Amino acid sequence: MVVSHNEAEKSAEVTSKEPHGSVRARFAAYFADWQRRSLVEGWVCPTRDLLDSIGDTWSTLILMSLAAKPLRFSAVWRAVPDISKRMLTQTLRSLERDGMISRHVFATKPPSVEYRLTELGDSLLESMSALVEWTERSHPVVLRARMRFDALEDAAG
Amino acid sequence: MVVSHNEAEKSAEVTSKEPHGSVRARFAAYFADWQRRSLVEGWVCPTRDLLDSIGDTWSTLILMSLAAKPLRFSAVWRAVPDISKRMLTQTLRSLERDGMISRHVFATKPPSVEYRLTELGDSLLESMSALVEWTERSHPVVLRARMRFDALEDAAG
DNA sequence: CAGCATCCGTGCGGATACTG
DNA sequence: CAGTATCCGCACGGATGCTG
Repeated sequence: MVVSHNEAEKSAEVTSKEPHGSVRARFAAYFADWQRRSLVEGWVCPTRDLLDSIGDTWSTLILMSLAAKPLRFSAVWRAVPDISKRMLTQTLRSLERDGMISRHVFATKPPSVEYRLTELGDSLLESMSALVEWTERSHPVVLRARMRFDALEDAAG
Repeated sequence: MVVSHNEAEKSAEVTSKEPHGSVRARFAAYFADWQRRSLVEGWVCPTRDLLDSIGDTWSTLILMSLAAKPLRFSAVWRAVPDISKRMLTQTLRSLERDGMISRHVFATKPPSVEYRLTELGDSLLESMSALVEWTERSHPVVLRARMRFDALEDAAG
């Protein structure tokens, strides 16, 4: 936290220099667009909708487990530590419903079911890679930021 | 859902051709790495940790609202539709703690507080842009997939 | 093997009222 | 203006037991 005794107006000048423009400008435009679209009745934000769906605890982990090759139910279960069978079933269904994975039933005895990434699921992983790399790079930075924040908070009482 | 009456083994051949390799291969490697690291006691997955933090209902929206320029508390409130003051305060605190935004208090009467994106927050938006563009592109595809899935489910009973 | 059904605890986030 | 404090519903997800 930064405390200043200058007037609030001071900050306007600082910000007008547009830090390193293009990315912020693009997101600013996107957000303005988002604000307009959100006024339309019945409008569903694509980002919200899809991230609500794949942003749960297990979806991306399951998608990644299928990146190398298709796996059967029990193989996915072994691949993803600590997931319950209930959540595995549920998440696989949700991913299939969204078209991220396909489900192939083989009429063997006992039955075996194979799940594989679709083109859509593959394109999602592709689009996530930049973000995943960012989290790997930034995690130490965030951990330090948290420690500093918590320390200052304790000091303040 | 695809039903086959071939043997399960048939699929192994199909998959060995590695669809369009590099992205899947990279994620397969990343996932294998993730599996190994998850065995270490006390290990925290960076992606899980950071996405848990910024993957909530409001964080990314707030970050985007600050992309154009710093805003004061009430301005953020107006910019983000339907957020409660409670969640705004809470989310701003969380983002500040993680170092995504900085908080600047101006000693005016009544007090005014300004929030602005940090370099880290900016880099997050940057890394998210590919994913956001993907959601915009893919939303129609997913909606169609869902309709087909639900239709087949209804037909099956 | 690949699920489904049921019960249940926890935490996210909304609503409301109050303060320096 | 910029928060805090309290109450509370509800959905996410864990645990367990059962089936074709």
